[in-house]
Amino acid sequence: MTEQEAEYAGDLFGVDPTPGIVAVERAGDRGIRIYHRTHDGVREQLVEFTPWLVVDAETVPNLPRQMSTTLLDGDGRLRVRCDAPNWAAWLDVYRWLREAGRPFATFTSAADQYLVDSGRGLFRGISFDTVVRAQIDIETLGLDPTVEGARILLVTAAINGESAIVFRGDELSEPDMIRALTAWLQSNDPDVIEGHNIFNFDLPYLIERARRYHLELEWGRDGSPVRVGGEQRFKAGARSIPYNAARIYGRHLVDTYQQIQRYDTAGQLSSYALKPAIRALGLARHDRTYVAGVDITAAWDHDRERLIHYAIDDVLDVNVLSELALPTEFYQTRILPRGLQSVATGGPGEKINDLMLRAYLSRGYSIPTPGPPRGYPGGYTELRRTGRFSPVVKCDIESLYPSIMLVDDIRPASDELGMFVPMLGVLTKRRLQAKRREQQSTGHDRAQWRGIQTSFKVLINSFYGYLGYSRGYFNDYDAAERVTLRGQDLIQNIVVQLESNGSRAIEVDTDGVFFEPPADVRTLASEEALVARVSETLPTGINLAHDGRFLGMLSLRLKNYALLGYDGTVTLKGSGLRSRREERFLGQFLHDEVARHLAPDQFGDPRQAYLDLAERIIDGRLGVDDVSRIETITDQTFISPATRRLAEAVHGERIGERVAVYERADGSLARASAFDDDANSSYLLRRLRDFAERFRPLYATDQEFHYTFPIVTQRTDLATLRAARPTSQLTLFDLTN
DNA sequence: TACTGTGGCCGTGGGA
DNA sequence: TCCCACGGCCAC
Repeated sequence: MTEQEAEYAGDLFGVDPTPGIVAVERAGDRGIRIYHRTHDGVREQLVEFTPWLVVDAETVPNLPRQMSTTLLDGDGRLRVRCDAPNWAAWLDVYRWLREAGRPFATFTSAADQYLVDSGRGLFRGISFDTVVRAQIDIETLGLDPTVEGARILLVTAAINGESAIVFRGDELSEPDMIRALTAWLQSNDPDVIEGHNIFNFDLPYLIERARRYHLELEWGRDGSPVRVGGEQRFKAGARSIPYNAARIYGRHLVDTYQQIQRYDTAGQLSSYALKPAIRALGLARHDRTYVAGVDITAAWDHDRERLIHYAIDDVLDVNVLSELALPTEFYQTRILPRGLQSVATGGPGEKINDLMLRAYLSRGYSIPTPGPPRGYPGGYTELRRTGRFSPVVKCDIESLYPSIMLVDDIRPASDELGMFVPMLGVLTKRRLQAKRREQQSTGHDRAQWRGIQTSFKVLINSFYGYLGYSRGYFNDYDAAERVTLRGQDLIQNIVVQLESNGSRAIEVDTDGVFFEPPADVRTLASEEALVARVSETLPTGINLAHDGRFLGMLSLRLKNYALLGYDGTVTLKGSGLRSRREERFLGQFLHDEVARHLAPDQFGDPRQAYLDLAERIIDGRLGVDDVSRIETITDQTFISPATRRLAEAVHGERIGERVAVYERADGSLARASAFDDDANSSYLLRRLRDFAERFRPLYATDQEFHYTFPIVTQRTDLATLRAARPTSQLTLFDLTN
């Protein structure tokens, strides 16, 4: 590392590498308590702390409380740092600033303020498996802790997936179970407490049951009870999902129900419930015990040992999900001035804000205010050809936007100190190092380097988006636009070169191109050579890579295509071909039709399969799992007219839940659980035909398409339709019109 | 002050 | 019947 890189690394990671800090909390009005994990347990340290805010010069004379002020360097609008005499004064000023609508910068958490000030961070020098994580799970009578007969049957817990323990409702009274859990937690002294849906179920249930015995969940490192916050939101990709926040002094709460949603960026999982998620990820233990939610009461009465095994399996599965999804957040926490719980629930824009604020304030520099939002162009997309292609190569520009920012030195205009691009550069370099270490190592080391590597990747990928983030202190829409327009130039130039080399470009999207290579390019090596020749023409620091080769491709619409791998696997891409919302029978239909069109000799006749499925609909032979679709409950569900029928079907459901519904013969929607063999066949036939429309680009003429996928209604004579000949005119098959 | 970005396809339902 | 706005989900 050069001297300059070391300097920027200090800005990026904070200047104080003190290892082993596992928690930081406010202590009284002017103090901070730091918990260090050492070889013989956790040690406490108390330090003095002055809460602060940064405001603009005009605001200072009007502040409602006396503060000591410092003028910061530079031209940022927020150039006066105010140090508060105590936390109460800070809170007064903070509330006043919000109320008055004045611009300011601070952190609502004293711990985060301390971490920014000190340059320290959590978990430095320790790895994920060093941290003590407790998994907990409860089995209860019913889901509502307030109703008659509600009670906790079992509490199970484990430490890092081991030493599982059970507190049984037939051996302990309910309050004693709660006391036993608290004692177990205090003696194991975990840094992290984990559960699946712990925020919205286990904690509220436990708190309510405890309240009935005048107990509190005294789980804090200082013995304080779990504090319930208001409704907060966790960020998972583009979605922001509300939950009942809670905090524990000196520890971090992690909900694997949330973490697995953040982990599932590709949207592969159809359910985020514990058992389906574990199964879909291929992580189920073969000897795992299952008890359905509705059977828990019966199992408690008649098969208690089995229920206990099931409950233990549940906490072990919580650990499995945590080991999968949490390391990325854990290793980000080393870098960022905030705690694990906040890293694991917060959005990426705020994390880059953290980095920039810490870098500027540690140098005594002023902070700019966000520029007003405006739209700007994004990636270049073009559907150049539709139809069936073979063979197909995909190439893409590696890390397009980060590379452009590094190569062209594109940074916010307000970044006077020039920190943005060097921080991105250090992260990029460190990520490559970590990737190499990951490849060179095995076991726990490998898992650690993977965690580090992916945590860097998450931050790297956030830098571009930050430029267009409306609440980013250093946002810059002009800079964001320069990045995307440069990307458009680069990819369009690559298409020109590919075509001039005899390739036929099929689809272009932002940083990648699918193309048919020329006839003399048929091996991986020759494809790579072709891509490498194009790559050589690009600016230094911009690399084009071979990113996949396929036996076949169906190009249907922009961002909607299917791929046939050389190993025979079929992949569907795009909202029209794979969506969590589509009915299962339609998903199956799409998949099968794609296979039939990609390899017609292997998979049979599309027309016959279509008519078979239509017949099953007419005969009512599709089950509830086939005809129901998954709808996500959002803020809009109960507001928007476009989701009125859904709102009626799922009245009272929580935001963020996913509910299986189907359309009834009367046109209303109903929950799949209320299925009564009354699915709307006309609707299903129409849906089937709509889905067949996706394949229209594969047919040269309307006649051919209509012959393959004729319109079918409940009154259609399928026998006649099946017997019809392909040479006939379209109108002959439109028997119902 | 606990909201990374744009581009695009498709279904719904209201209104012309 | 067509057009349009909007919401959800997806590709990148």
